Amino acid sequence: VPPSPTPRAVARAAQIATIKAVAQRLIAERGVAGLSLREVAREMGLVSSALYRYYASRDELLTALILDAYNDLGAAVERADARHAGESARQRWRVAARAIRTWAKRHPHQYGLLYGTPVPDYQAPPLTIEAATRSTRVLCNILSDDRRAGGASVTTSSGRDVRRFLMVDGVAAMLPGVAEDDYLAALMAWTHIFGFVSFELFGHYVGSVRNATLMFDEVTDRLADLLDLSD
Amino acid sequence: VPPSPTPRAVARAAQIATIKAVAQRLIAERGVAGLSLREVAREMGLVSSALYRYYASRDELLTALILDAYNDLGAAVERADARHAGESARQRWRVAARAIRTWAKRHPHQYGLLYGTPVPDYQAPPLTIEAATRSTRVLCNILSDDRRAGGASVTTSSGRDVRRFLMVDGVAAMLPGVAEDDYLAALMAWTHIFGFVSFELFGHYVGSVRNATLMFDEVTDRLADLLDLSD
DNA sequence: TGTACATCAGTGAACGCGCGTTCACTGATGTAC
DNA sequence: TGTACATCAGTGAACGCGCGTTCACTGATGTAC
Repeated sequence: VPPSPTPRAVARAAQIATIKAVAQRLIAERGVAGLSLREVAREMGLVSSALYRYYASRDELLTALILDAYNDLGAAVERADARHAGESARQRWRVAARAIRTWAKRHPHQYGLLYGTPVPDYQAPPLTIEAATRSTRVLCNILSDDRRAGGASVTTSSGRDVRRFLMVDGVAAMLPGVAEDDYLAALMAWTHIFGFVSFELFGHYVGSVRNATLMFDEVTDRLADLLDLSD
Repeated sequence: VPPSPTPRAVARAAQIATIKAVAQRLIAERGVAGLSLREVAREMGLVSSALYRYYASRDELLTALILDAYNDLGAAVERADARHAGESARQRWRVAARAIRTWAKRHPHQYGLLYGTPVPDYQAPPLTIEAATRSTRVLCNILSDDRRAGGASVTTSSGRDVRRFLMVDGVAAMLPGVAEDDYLAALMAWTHIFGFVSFELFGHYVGSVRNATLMFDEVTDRLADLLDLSD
């Protein structure tokens, strides 16, 4: 028998959810610097000190928000990929990349929280670091699955030793079945996707890009070429 | 005869320089949010209201800092490229890319100011926008020069119409002599360089990259391939 | 070269505001016997 | 099922702080005649 949660526990969970929702809205409206515990409390009709029942400090709340954002993004990408399970690697790649960009455009300030300027003096706890890899892991799986299915075709083996600059052990764990020679291309592909999204969101394509959605698809395809994903 | 600057004008210029230097240091130490006029004044031994002789508001000072940062970066890249004038396009490309990364690593907080999360409600004045293109213009010139010298080799003409998603007129002005088919590769190359630097600076390569300097050179070379730069 | 007036840098006090965090407290909810 | 005690959510006041910006002012520097 699962112990039915006490009313107090239910209320507590609801309060935490509300706190985070209000905090996220504040960040969306005024940026990270605009997040204040007093304001959150005010909007909830509480006295500011009441929030300390839930978070020991502003930083702790911020950490929770960052963690949630990473997980939210990760879940969105996972869901998108799951919807296209069994399709070609190229198709899955397109879909996953789009999911990242779509989430970012829907939650621009949360995206900024994750991939923009780091908050000064803020140190991400290990739990956050793990959540951070969730979206990337989907991209890794797509490449991995394709290599294992397609007979591990090696792309441009430049003959250069990737071990000089990559932590191959860590990368290998994320990319089983992928040849070491492809690690660089993989990292470049992830970098490019997030680089594109950041450039778009932060306004650096103003004046040169007319339709970012179309361009993103085009870019995504070229990255798929680079990764030699099968069609 | 150039009108010799009055002592007052000299003093004024010096004060402005000091204000900016102190402000930059504060940003470097505590992030943008940590920039306060009162603190700047305090460090200069002035009363806070004195600063209003120089900047009408905190925002105006911030704008000046952003403008300076863009120009500082642009000048650094231009100087680096000038030092290698006449060398191969590939070599110039490597040098320019390195100059961008080096500047970013030397001035991480200023880089964040330019390419990180945008300051909420901050609107860049036109002068800033122009300064912002300075570093990119160097990259553009390298490609342009190479195409004009080498007989305009077209890379992968994918047959797709770049006009659907790019503002070709604007891009063309920056890339004389470059075929429209190459515009996408060019934009991808700029994006990648800044994407890499942001990822590195903002901590997203922790755990996968061992030596970012070596990797950056490798990445830069692959981008040069993509652009078909001559050796 | 000397005087009269305008400009400008910097002062000091004040306005009005918001913030994170602590602490002793009340009253309701939960738990153990 | 009822009572006694412990836990917990929320209160209200306070501490100590910093911020951007305005305003009337003094005294030095610059300019015009």
